[in-house]
Amino acid sequence: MVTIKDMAEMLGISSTTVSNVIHGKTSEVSQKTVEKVEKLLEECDYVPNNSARSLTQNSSKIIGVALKSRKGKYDNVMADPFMSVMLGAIEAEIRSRGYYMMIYTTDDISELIRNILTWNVDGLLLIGIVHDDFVRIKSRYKKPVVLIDSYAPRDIMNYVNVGLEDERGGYEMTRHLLDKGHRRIAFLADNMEGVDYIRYIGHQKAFAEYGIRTREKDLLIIRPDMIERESSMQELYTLSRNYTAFMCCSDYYAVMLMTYFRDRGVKIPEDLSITGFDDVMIARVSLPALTTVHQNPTKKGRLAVDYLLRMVQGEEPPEWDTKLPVELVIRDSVKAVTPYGNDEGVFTEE
Amino acid sequence: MVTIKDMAEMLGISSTTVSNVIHGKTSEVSQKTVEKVEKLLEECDYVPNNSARSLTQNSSKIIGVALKSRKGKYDNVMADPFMSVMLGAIEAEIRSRGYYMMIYTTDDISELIRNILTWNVDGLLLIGIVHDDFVRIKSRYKKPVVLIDSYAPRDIMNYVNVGLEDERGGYEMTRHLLDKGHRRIAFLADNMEGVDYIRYIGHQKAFAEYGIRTREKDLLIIRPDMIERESSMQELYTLSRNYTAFMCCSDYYAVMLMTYFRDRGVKIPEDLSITGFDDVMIARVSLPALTTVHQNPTKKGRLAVDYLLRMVQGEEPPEWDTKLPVELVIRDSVKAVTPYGNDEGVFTEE
DNA sequence: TTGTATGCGTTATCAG
DNA sequence: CTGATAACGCATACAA
Repeated sequence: MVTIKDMAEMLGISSTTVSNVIHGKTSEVSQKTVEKVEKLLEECDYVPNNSARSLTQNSSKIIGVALKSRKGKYDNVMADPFMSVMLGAIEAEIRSRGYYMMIYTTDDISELIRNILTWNVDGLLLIGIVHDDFVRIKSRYKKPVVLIDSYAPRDIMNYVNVGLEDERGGYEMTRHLLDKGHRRIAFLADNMEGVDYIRYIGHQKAFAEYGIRTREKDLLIIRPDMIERESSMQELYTLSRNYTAFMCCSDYYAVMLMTYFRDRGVKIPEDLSITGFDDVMIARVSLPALTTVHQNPTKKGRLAVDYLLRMVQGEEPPEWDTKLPVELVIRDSVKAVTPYGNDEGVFTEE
Repeated sequence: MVTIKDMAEMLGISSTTVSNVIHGKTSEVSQKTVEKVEKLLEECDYVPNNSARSLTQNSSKIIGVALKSRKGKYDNVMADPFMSVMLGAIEAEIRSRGYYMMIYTTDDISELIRNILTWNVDGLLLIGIVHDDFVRIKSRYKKPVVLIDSYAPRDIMNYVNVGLEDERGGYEMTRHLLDKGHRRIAFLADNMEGVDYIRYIGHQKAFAEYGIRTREKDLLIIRPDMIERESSMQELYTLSRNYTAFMCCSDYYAVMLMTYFRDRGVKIPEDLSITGFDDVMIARVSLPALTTVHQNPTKKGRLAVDYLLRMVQGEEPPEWDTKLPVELVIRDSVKAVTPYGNDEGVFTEE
């Protein structure tokens, strides 16, 4: 690897001059020298050493991208089709703006913090991180941070987030099911924090508009590993008899359930309606095609990077709380039913 | 950020001693000093500056992972379900072994080379790179490289590759179709290089065993963007009348075609059998579930990283040419048909 | 057992 | 317009 010093020696000039030419500070250098240096630069295929640059400039040009790895979901976090599309968009955007992407997936926040600090990362993108972890990170890392899909009380700590109209998504889907006559709807979520929780709020709101109270036991939490465990699926299968519709917080769950149920003779949507969320590829190719809530992961990723890089370059964040639009996509996994349940007093049994 | 020097000053000792303690060269330091330093290390949450380390040690602890971005496929390369699962495994393995992962997806090999060199990456993982590009990279980058899914003449340049029994995969699937009575089989590939080509070799071999010559026009190249273009799909649809089976080089293509055809009234597998390759999630959840060739992306990724890191640490590569096993997975997308075509002379028409 | 000095490649300051 | 020189944070050879 040829260095600036090497080249300076070759040309019999000082390294400062070479450096100046490299940085286009051509006003301070004579035309003749500029040409000489540029020619050599070409010949040597000079590539700067970024470690050295980072050291002097206290800026690494690295953007850290951290994913909380929820164990058990798919083979790994990246395998989530929604995540992988978004990550691809993030990578492309980071690279096209002249930065480098270092990616971490971990449960261990301390390790994450060490990694960020040790590379003196210029900016940080946090995906699916809970508020407590964010606070911990913020206490040690002082450069710009942008969150994707985080929810937290703004009064505790302000932050830049790129998210989704989750509440509206939950609302519209529920509304659709209610309009189609469904009353016994199970809400299937990963957990009761973050996006899933907000979608549930929307769910409740739609029910409220129909004058129905949602019941706690209709909220079914699916831990990711349950999908792979026969006994858990069996249990959901048994539960499904109490419902006319399963409303899932991701296409992935919806499709996995659909496949499992179908293999056991349940006809979708004749016997049970199922809906998804995200509108990734599997939603379109499954049979029946999934009624779901569309969002745009590419846009989400790009926007988050855009905000982050603006902040890295010293601008104010263009927006603190972005909520990208959702759109209800009606396909074939929901059947119209004659409303019942409410009239029979099912919802007031306790 | 507290530095070694800072801490040395606080303790009134030299930075060498602090450095020694950090690196566990405790034999050269008195017990008392060790304790003093370790205590301070804790208190200050000392994190080393990796740029500085890279500079002195000429080793960055970064592993570069490069994907050739074939434009138009999915939203981006990472969105390929096979790729994303493998990438997740790669990331986990790199991190768990104490290295950092920097990821690049690009078409531009020059840019890739610059990125690798500028960070002085310790090792490089190349995924789906053609031989010419590999040669170019090798000519500039002298540290260990491991390829995934590459094929090239070994006599030109030796290299470490982690691949798949592609030929056997192509062979077994074709054999299966032939056994089921299919004779008019279209082979759908992305391109005619790399893994797809080798799978085609296996395809031809199976045909040869049946005493049938494959015809060039049965080899349909699908450029990734065709999947999204109505006219191309229409064309494939028209072509499909000439065949009883479509054998695809990925589950993705298989499922996309299946969906398109189904929407136009073609019954799968009654009217047309379709097979995939990879056995990713969509193969299991589609309807009919896909008959496909299984491979293990997690293992592939992990193994490649393992080989690479051994080489980085100075060992000989454990193996030069690894071919992970494939397994035919028979599901519901292939129907048995009465063999015809060969007898009718279809294959000798020209 | 501890400290001093030097260099890694780059940029920045400042003097010529 | 050009060139010494110092500094970034760390590791190491060598001296004490």
